[in-house]
Amino acid sequence: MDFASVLNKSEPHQRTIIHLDMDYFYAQVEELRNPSLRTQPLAVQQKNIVVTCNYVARARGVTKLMLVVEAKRLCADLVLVNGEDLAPYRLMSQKIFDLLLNYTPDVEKLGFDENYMDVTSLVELRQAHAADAQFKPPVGHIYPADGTPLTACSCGCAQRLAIGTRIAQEIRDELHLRLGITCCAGIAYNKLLAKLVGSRHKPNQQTVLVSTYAEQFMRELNDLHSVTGIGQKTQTLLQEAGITSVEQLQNCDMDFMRKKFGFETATKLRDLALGRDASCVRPTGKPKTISVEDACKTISVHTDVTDKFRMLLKRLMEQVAEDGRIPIAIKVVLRKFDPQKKSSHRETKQANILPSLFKASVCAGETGVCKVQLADGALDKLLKIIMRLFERIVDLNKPFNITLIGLAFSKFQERKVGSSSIANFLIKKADLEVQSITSLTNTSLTSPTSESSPTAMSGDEAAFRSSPTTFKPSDQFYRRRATTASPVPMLLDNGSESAATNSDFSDFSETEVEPSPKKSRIGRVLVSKRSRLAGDVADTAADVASPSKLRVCDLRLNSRDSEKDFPMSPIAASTSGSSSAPRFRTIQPPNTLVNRIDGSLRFIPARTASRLSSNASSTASSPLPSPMDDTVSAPSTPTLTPALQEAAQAPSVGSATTEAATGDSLAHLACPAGVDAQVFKELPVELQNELIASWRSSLVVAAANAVEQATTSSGSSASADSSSNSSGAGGSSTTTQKNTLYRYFLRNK
DNA sequence: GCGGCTCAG
DNA sequence: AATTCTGAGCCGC
Repeated sequence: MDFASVLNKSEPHQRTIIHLDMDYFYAQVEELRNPSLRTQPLAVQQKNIVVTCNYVARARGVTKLMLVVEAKRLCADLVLVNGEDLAPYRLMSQKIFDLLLNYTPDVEKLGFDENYMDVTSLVELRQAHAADAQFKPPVGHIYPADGTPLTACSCGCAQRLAIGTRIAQEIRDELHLRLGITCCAGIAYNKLLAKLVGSRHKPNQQTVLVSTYAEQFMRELNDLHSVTGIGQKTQTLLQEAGITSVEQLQNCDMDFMRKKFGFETATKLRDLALGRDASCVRPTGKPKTISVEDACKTISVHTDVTDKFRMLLKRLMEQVAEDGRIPIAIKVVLRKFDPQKKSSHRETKQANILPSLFKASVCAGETGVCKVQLADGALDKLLKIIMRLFERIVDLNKPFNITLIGLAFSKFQERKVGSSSIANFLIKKADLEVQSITSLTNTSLTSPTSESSPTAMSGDEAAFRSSPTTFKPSDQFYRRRATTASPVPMLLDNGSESAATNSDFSDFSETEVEPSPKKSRIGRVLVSKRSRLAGDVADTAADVASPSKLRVCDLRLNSRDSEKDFPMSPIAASTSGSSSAPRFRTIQPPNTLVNRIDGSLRFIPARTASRLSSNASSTASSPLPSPMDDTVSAPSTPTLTPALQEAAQAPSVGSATTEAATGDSLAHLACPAGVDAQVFKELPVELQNELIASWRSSLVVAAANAVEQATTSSGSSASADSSSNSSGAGGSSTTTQKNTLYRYFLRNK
């Protein structure tokens, strides 16, 4: 049989993937922080290069990764903002991610400014339940641009993609309304194509791919490097093999390719060229590593190095504090410059560290909010470890040229008390009723002292780590290690031969590791201390074991873990009552996906010719009082209309398609009906999102009822009215009963 | 596991 | 010749 023809079968078009790419992200965030920058040529600078710039600057010839001096020469009035501190960008990235999670748990981050979403199940729900959604035309640009309709492919993907474009538009509108962020979207049946097609029209536009045009679309790419997955090195290798274009790679001699690259790589490369990509959207969880680095002019003095590390460690700890987990490995990263070869390369060394270097402290006034900090005296201990690692890379007796220094934490251990849990918020602000409603058996808050107790712990860490066998399995740290770590490193503990290659404890044996006899004694002390945590651990286990409970802690796992532990289909995971949704970062009502239908359901009664449709404003303005402010990030109701007008972009494809879909669905985003606008405004943005989602699900039923009655009140005072009378508050009793969150924020009357 | 390399933005 | 500051995955040892 013809094996090749099997391989050549092209992918089915069953999935609907959206790729979102924030426009000139760092510069856009800077514009939000300081709106007066929007009209000026703006570049974000790291060291002496421009890492990104806005479109005003691009019009003057400034590009990414251009030297600052050159950019200045091209554009004398270029405004430069230092972007070496990534904190504002990371924060905005997180807000975006959280907002996207309201649509589906299947969101994968790619860097700070891009996300993939698998909206297949959302689409299917709209197909099944939103009768009107099925015949709506797509929004935005279409590839190819010659008027070919999505129905050029007859496999059934056309309707799915059309719905996908409408979801993408809703998402982009909401991003703009709630965060002031503009972005591009690509919609296609796989990740590769969604990403690439989205970049056809920039900025602040979206494009969908007609499925049967995948190969042609790929051929139009400028070079191999623009295929995601083919990097600089691979492009060069292919070039050496005489392959310089996507078309050549599509038609390459596979026997030749397999000889040159091996079977796996060869097929993968050609598949990419053909636009084939079976990879799934893998929900992004907590990071596996947290790192900081600083490029620097050649450092050659020991004290300089120590100072640098001290600064880096401080920055690193800020992020670890936020993260809430405890790292048990640290890595030193250096970039060495070789004057002979006049090139640089990176070297790294890592070592395991003791959990007891960290403590969790409760922030004053913030009940239940825990932050991880360095334990007393741990700073110097860590710095010693770091310097030892450093000296394993650099011989201090010889001259050295270090052009970059970095630190990374990894091997994180989950802590129990989530720092940004919605439950904590509710427990703090609301009454006990909420707790009972949401079935919060929640994690009895661990006293910080019982966990860290710096005084008694000091000096004991080494023993704790060196003799695992003396600990009970109930110890939360060892439970982790037992399953995740090989026992071998433990045994190597004091092994001298391991010093060169194996990190672990040998690195700080002098300061930390006690001689063997002493270990067991200290071990016993620790056992007694830690046994107090046993109840806690049991609680957690019980929580996890009970799938029907609403999990409100940070349960979003590393993507691998979640794949393994919860191999549910997306739709099952999201709709089943037992969702308990470990993949959701925050509470998702059981009918989360359904509630998203409301966007289309509600189009039924409130449809009027929108004044937005003809409005073509291209200048983005921040609709929010201060999108960068952590505490206040929603607009108050009355300010909406101008924001919406700006939210509605001017698509070059028929204005009829943009229409009110964006407008009237968004009019409600400002503040759910019946909720005090002031109160709402004060809520954290995450909670606002929750509330809106919750509120929307009440609208689904309301809208469904409206359909049944088949009576549409004349669309008189369109959106503002429909929100207040939509009975989200009291009218539709069934929904409000079931929706946990929303009703607790309704005004008391 | 660790460290180097490649990929991504 | 990469230039920044990240984060992930693969590969050989």
